[in-house]
Amino acid sequence: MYANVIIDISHERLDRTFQYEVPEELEGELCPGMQVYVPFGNGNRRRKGYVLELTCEAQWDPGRIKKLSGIASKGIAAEGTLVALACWLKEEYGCTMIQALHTVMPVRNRVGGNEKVYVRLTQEEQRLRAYEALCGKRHYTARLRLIDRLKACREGVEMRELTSQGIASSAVIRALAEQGIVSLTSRTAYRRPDIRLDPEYGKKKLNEEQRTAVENIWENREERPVSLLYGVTGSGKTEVYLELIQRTIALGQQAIVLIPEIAMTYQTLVRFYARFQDRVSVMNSRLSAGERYDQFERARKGEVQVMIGPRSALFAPFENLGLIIIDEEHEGAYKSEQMPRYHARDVALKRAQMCRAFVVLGSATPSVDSFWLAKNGVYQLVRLSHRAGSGRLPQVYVEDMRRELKEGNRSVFSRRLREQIEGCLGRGEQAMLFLNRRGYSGVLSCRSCGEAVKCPHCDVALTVHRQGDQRKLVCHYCGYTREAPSVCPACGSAYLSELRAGTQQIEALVKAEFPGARVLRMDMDTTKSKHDHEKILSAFGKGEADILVGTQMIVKGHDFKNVTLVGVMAADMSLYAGDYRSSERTFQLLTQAAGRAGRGELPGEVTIQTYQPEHYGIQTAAAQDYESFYERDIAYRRVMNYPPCGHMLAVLASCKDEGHLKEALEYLKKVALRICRNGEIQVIGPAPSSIYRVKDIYRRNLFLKGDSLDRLSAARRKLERYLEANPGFDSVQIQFDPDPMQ
DNA sequence: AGCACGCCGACT
DNA sequence: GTCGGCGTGCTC
Repeated sequence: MYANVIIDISHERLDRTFQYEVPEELEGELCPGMQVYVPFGNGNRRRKGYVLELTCEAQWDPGRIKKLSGIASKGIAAEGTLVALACWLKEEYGCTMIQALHTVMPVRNRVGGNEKVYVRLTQEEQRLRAYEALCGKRHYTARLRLIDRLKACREGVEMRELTSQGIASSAVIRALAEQGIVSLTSRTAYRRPDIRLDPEYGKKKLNEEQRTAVENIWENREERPVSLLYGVTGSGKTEVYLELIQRTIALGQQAIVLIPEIAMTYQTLVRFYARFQDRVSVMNSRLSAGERYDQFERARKGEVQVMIGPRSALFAPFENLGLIIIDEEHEGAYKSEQMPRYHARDVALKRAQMCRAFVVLGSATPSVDSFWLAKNGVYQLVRLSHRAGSGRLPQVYVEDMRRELKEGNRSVFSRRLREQIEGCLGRGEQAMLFLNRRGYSGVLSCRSCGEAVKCPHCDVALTVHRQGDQRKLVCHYCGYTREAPSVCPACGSAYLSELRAGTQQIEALVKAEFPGARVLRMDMDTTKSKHDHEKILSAFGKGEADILVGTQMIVKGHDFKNVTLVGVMAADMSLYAGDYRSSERTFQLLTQAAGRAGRGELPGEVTIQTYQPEHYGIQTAAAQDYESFYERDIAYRRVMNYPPCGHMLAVLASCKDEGHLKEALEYLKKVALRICRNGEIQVIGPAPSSIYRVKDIYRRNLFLKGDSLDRLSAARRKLERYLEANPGFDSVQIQFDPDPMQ
């Protein structure tokens, strides 16, 4: 009997299994997922490893296979589950085992991996010069190189940078550290937020609707392990979560709560702390790797019962996991953009299935995918349709910017919004102006009829690409290309232009139109360093400005009691993101933005400016009518066979050489067509990726579309095997994404 | 990662 | 000669 063991998780060169003979006395005891000790390397040093699988076949010269020395820790049930989960990730997303293991055990025993180690000079000038002279005499060239590099950067240089640039090997750095010439420090720890507990938070009583929701989910959790909790804004989903967690803990089980971003849900966190005190641990994305490891250790040892955090919290090593909650289930932050490109929702379902836990997905604007599954009976649909508190829904206006243009108003402000801003300023209240640019990358749209120039095959907006001074329109799915027309193909108007308004321009225009107003701007440019985000929001919260102009980051979280007006400058922009989820995102953003107005005692107003007031995404958002939105959007996806009605697999390719990339993908398309000969899978593209060049690396995609997920996965596996067997694709990096959100 | 091995300039 | 830094390659 042999065990395939992966050694620690420390270096890319060791990112594969090594085979060891299992001593007879351990044969009954050993199982996958356990931590073991093995002799490793020339010196047969004793190292820790994980058993991935047990087999009877030797995959290596049996004479050279060493004997496993023993079990390091019997481990806990969770470890086996997590390794099994890693195997599933590898199969499901087509990543390497090591990528999968890194994902499920993100912080295990790492010294120099993700945790950045900084090298810094410790000696002062004089002693350093003496040492340099010594090095010079003895021709210690690597040491001199290192000292030279560090002199240029007194705050320290990252270890990995030094080794990868060939300045000095890790052995040299260690030698200098031993002599006290340099010091090695890992990134400094971040303080845990000091949260004052308000006992009032823990004592809220459930209302009738919330109690029914809790009972429904709890009573049916065996037969219906996945519930979609669809609760309108302010309906008190958190109370339902708290109660379900309470019951889970009472059974001696543990719970994981996923939240999209810590900053966004600070208020929710406080309530969890208040209710569960030291039984809860929070994974902050800013925790250092070491601290994160500590949090996981606490879970492993059973010191905490509730783990709250972003998608990585999903892998908390709980032994007896009973419940996984995904709050704001529709948020894009749950999708990993690195290999494996998993969606936390899917992995949560898998983990829950493995340890017979139940799952609650919560949202006021569920993703179309989840709502579809709920409507089809795969998930249990649980509704909270009433606001728990006193807040009223704001009055929403949709302003037709085509009419404004026709009637002579060429400004970016509609007449209504201008009046509203003036009124708001006059009353000493605050306004937020929201410019919605997410995923937006240059689309030709008509200011007369509001239509964007679309792809005739995919029904998504075409994106403007510039080649020299020529403008071309390209579809990001199928690669369809056409000349930029000079008049609108839909109505013949010449008012065809690229929507190109940035937050700076809006800020300048606001200042010009309303000279008395104090304006704050929040976007990528003004939030470069860590605390800028909070600084701007808290300044606005304290009333240090009258108008906050910003991108989608201003619409998330944070209640501003004095904000009574929200203006959406050009709601169309996110409709034109050029992918099949753009309506969904627009609806979610508009609903959230509208929710910012009138959070306090004062009534709120929302004005949505658009060139397409008849678009269902805008109409339904203005009416705060999720279900109508869903019906329209699912109809579109059904016709186009987009997910969730059909399935889609993206083949993401990147390469430094644009020409080579193009050729390789054309060839790969032929390979894919051969693999998918049965006609049940469509091959679309290749097309440039929506961000088609990053740091001089070009990116193109191919899409496989089909009704059966199994067939798509089979096709993916065949493609993987083909790529492995044909090293000609070496210079092109290929990733797979079964859930392309873009 | 960490160890051995071999290369190469420097010093006894 | 041989000592020791430094780069390379391998680890079941």
